[in-house]
Amino acid sequence: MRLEPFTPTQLLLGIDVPELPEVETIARGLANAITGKTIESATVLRPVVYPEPVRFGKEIVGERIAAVGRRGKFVVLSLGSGRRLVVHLRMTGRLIVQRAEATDSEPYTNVVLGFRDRTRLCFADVRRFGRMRLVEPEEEWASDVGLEPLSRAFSFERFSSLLDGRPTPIKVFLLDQRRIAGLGNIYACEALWDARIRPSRPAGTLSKPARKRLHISIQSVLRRAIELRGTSIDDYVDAQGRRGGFQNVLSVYGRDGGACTRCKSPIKRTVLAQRGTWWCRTCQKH
DNA sequence: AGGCGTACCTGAGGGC
DNA sequence: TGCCCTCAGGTACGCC
Repeated sequence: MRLEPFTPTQLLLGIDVPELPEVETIARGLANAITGKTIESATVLRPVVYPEPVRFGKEIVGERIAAVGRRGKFVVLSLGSGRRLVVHLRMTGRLIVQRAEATDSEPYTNVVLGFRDRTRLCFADVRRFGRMRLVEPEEEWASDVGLEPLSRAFSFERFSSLLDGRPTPIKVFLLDQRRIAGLGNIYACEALWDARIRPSRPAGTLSKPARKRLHISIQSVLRRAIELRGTSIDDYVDAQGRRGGFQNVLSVYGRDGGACTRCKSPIKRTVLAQRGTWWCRTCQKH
């Protein structure tokens, strides 16, 4: 994926194929850029919102952005009324803050929220998979979203019990957002390499030491990726003009044929659950 | 219930 | 040059 260069008047907060570290980076950037602002206008250009566009617009105008956070791969904008605007970027979604005088609007824009101070938030998405949903204060929108892997709730015991009895390949398990929320293809592959575990290994058959390593690896890979502000496969920069940095330290993802940094064997690409899977056959034996 | 296959969507890149 | 074709990815949905 490659996108048009953007003007200096735009603050780019989107990164390709957002997983937990990218969504966290986007949410932090948004928190800085729009917390406290009041929505003055809403333009829905594509029907990727809930409720339907007309009602969505009516409901959201006048709301103030009280806070911006993340849950799994969802960006969560908490609004003054207690409602929340929940955004999933899926594959190519981007949340971009622009100044109103920016002449070029973001390409592939779905929704524009205009603020009283004449800045605006654009929700753009080339592939139109992303969704934006207004959630009522009492509404339980995240009941299907699994454990936050960087929270205290993600204890070894909880993690291990989720694996028990599961015949599904461990990599497929890691991608299941109902169990653990936030891992996508990149960080699932990276965590398994770090823990020296074969991606096709049935989840429930992992030994206790392997489970311990994976529990640590999931957290350390995600923490490091957040520190590096995510993975930019293409030439993106963030709100401060900086690229994500994790693409420079990938161990396996997308490195088909490259040398394993641990054992020098070639990295292999296979397919699991219709997903590209990169791993080292020599050192991922557990 | 859980696991699997497919649809969704579009640009990039390869083959001829 | 340009036209096909395939691929990539996360999630929802229908099916067994």
